[in-house]
Amino acid sequence: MINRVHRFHGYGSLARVYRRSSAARGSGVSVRFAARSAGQPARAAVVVSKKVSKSAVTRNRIRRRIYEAVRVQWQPAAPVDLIFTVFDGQLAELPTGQLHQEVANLLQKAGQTGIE
RNA sequence: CCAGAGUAUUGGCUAAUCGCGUGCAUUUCGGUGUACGAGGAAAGUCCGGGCAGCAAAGGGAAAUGGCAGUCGCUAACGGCGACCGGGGGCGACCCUAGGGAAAGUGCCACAGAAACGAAACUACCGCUUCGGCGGCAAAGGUGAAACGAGCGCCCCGGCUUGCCGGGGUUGGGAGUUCGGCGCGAAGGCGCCAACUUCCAAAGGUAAGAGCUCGCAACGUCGCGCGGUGACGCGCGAAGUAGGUAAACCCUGCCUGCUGCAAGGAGAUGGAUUCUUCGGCCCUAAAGGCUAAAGCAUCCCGCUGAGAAUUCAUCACAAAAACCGCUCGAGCCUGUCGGCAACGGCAGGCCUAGAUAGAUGAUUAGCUUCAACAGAACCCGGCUUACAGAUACUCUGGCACU
RNA sequence: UGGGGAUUCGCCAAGUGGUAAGGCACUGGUUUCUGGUACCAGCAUUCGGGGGUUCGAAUCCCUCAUCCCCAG
Repeated sequence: MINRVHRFHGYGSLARVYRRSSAARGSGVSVRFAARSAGQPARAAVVVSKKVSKSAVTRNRIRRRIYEAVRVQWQPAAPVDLIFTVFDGQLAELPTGQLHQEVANLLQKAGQTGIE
């Protein structure tokens, strides 16, 4: 889990990102990104719908693993909003190296630089 | 050892690093330190409560919905325990929506003569004007069901050789009797029983056997004994017969509606008034005991805390933030009572509380790479999912001693 | 979180205790030189799964699964 200041709070801010954002698509997960005004902290969210898996345990595992991959590899340079949307339940069992590579690719497409 | 029955426990662990949530402490307000951090089902939302709001003066009735052996347990329950009745298993044990069908109504297709209130298709016996009429109700046939059931006995079939399955043990006519009972004055007549014989019928390849015994069951009424009771054991009287209430219904008991997204509350600071609050005994009050938020020997008083009213500043937007929100019919250990469910007492413990929603990642080790699965107001149950491991008790069989 | 509904042949569906109607599609046949049309015939092993009540269950009861809808 990432730090509280880098999470979303409230419903309107998420809807705002959905309205005015660009998208990048990977295999299993895609990302929508939009710039924020200067001085605000960068934020990220992970969305796993019930269609991906009916089990709450599986959905939680996917969400936590992606949050962890983002936390390790993301060094936000400029204020930005990121929303990761999962559409493949296989991510719960994907090896950690592949999952991190996937997230790194998406961060790169969104114009973010990895920490390594 | 093999095959089973029941109950209970467990549900990956250890170390290191990075990271997250909450409480507490500290702070130079950036943070730092420390403690704790999903389940037995957190699930389904099927029942019962707490709590909250609305309604209702209080009480009762009806409707609606639910429940259904008895006694208990429980805050309560449709839950649990023990027992009773019924069914299954060689047994340990398991299953059981288990009130009422002699209150009423409905339904019981097809088949069948007939489906519940009496009747008679075939057959049998008698009579006959040969059209039929009367008697009998064993048997055949139809069907899930058409007056049953139990013990004994007989026959057939099967095998594991003493068990299982199927069927029978009957009806009618005539005759006989130092036989019994009833009617009649009597000759005699009627009924019953036994025997002989004829007809019919079942079963079986065929033959043989084809008989004997006691009555039981059920509801009603009246009793005796045992049990808190359901009920069990036994006796007597006069009697009786289909099923279905997870069909309507009847009887007894329970039942207001909505649900934490309930609901509450602007925040901070000041002023005025009131209260001085704990624990135990006690229905409560009074009173008593322990003893007392701080200062003060005591009173007055001051501070603190709580409630109400009021003033100022800020805010007036939101699915934001706050309260409700986790100490509770709580958990653990011991002991006592009880067959048990459970209850009493003593000691100890604090064990998630988020709000886009906290448990993840990496490395190393453990012979085994670990099932079902993620709290959202909280409890008691039920139901459903669950890899594997462990403990205890018991049953049947085999072998050995 | 709470509440409501549905599931019958490949598709649409009737049936509410007594042999699972019907239409489309499909298969075979007849008619035609061929195709279509028309006509005839066929097509439900288990009525979502499991258990129970009943002589008998798609229907009644319990339980599970899947799908859809509604409130905030």
